[in-house]
Amino acid sequence: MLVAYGQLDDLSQSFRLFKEMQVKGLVPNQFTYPSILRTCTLSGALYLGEQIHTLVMKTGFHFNVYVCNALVSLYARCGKTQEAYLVFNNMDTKDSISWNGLISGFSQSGHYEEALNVFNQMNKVEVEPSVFTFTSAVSAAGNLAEVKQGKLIQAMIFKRGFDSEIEISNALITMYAKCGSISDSKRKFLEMAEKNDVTWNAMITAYSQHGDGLQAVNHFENMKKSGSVPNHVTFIGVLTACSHVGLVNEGICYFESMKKEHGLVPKPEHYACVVDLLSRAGLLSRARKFVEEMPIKPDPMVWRTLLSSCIVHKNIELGELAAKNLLDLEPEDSASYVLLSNMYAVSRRWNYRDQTREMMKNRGVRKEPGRSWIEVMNKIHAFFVGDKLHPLADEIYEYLEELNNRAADIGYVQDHNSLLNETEMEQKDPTLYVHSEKLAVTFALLSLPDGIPIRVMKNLRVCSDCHNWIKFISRISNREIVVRDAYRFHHFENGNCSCKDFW
DNA sequence: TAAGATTGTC
Repeated sequence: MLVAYGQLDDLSQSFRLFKEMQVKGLVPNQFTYPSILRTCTLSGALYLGEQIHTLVMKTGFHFNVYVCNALVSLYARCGKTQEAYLVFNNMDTKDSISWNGLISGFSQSGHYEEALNVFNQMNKVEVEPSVFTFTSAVSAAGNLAEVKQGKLIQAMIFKRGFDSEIEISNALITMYAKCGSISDSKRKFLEMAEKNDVTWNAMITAYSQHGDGLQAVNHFENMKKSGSVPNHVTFIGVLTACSHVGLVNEGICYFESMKKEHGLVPKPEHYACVVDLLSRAGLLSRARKFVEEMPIKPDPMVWRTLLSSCIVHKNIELGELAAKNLLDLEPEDSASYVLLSNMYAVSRRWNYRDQTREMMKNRGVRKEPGRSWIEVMNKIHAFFVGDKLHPLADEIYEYLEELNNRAADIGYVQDHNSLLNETEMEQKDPTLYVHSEKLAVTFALLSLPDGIPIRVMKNLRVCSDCHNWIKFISRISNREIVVRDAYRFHHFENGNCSCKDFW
């Protein structure tokens, strides 16, 4: 019964039966453990999983490969890398599933580098990677925007004849999109003989992330015609696509169709999408009303989205309300403080801004440093704010100044709002505050031959000044510049950006 | 009778 409920993904019934076993004093065996551990993994019940782990040791099942594989997956997927390796390393015989447990678990818990490390290790030993292995590895490479590694994995996939496996193809569509090459995604999509709901979701999301809302909506309409059934993930893609291109009414219609036409109950993330849709378009009072009337408690994402829009549209009152709720729910998250402080900065309320920074300091919250990187000649070059660590730092800063002058000649004015307050600006050396994406773009222009598009990755969101600056630079240098920030892609060309300044 | 996969809001 336990196994059957587990296979049906009926987690609560699995837990109920396991507890009943305990109460009745029945001893779990080599079939019980893998099943209940899988249930723990799927529901993120790390604490219960750990307790079961001690039971495994006590009853001597820690030599069973099925039990250990289930433990490896549990720890890897809960982001407990050390514990996952500990169980894995203690196993006498490891099969392909043991390796996959690490790779897929690390990939799903956001430890992408770790996932690729294990994948590369696996290729040095005598275990053949399976379709499962490649699916997870491709996904990890995509999330890191590791084009090089992605292409290597793709060659391995092709060599083994796995290239028409639908799950791998789906992962490849996403990987290409995340590496900035939507045309490769499209090619893969078109050549797939068989498509499922995930295939359509991957393509819709790819267009959405690249700011092509119309293509995303087209694909959604085609998905419905094709017979694939839209799910919760589909609507995240469709709603964000509408949001990014300002299709407010269409977005609302799609949101309402979730329940009416597709029998889907919207989740917190869908409410956050609608808040984004309304507030990004400047309809802040409608957004506020929508949040107040939500049938479920607004989650941090809802407030964060609202706060971001309040910064763009300079609505301090609503912004403060959103910030208060956000900081109550997530007092540890540095991004929330940065948003609030930016809001005060754009409205030039330096005192409040400084109070926010002070609050951060008192609570021991530190901002994640901004970092941009770019690949040139098989090497990754990374930059922090104002750093002069690069071997070519002098040339980069010299060329940056030239670019700034040329940009200023055609109308670029630097916007200091997100950087410093007035007093600080007078005192400090402004070159200390050059954002990392400016350094990366400047370096790329110095190093890459004409005609090659520049692809910069950034761990945080690009700020409005850098966004504006890159538009000017794309015009001056006559280059295509693609910036992948933490949330989406910006394609800059001839002074314009694909996001239409709407991000 | 047991273990591993793809798509996701700022």
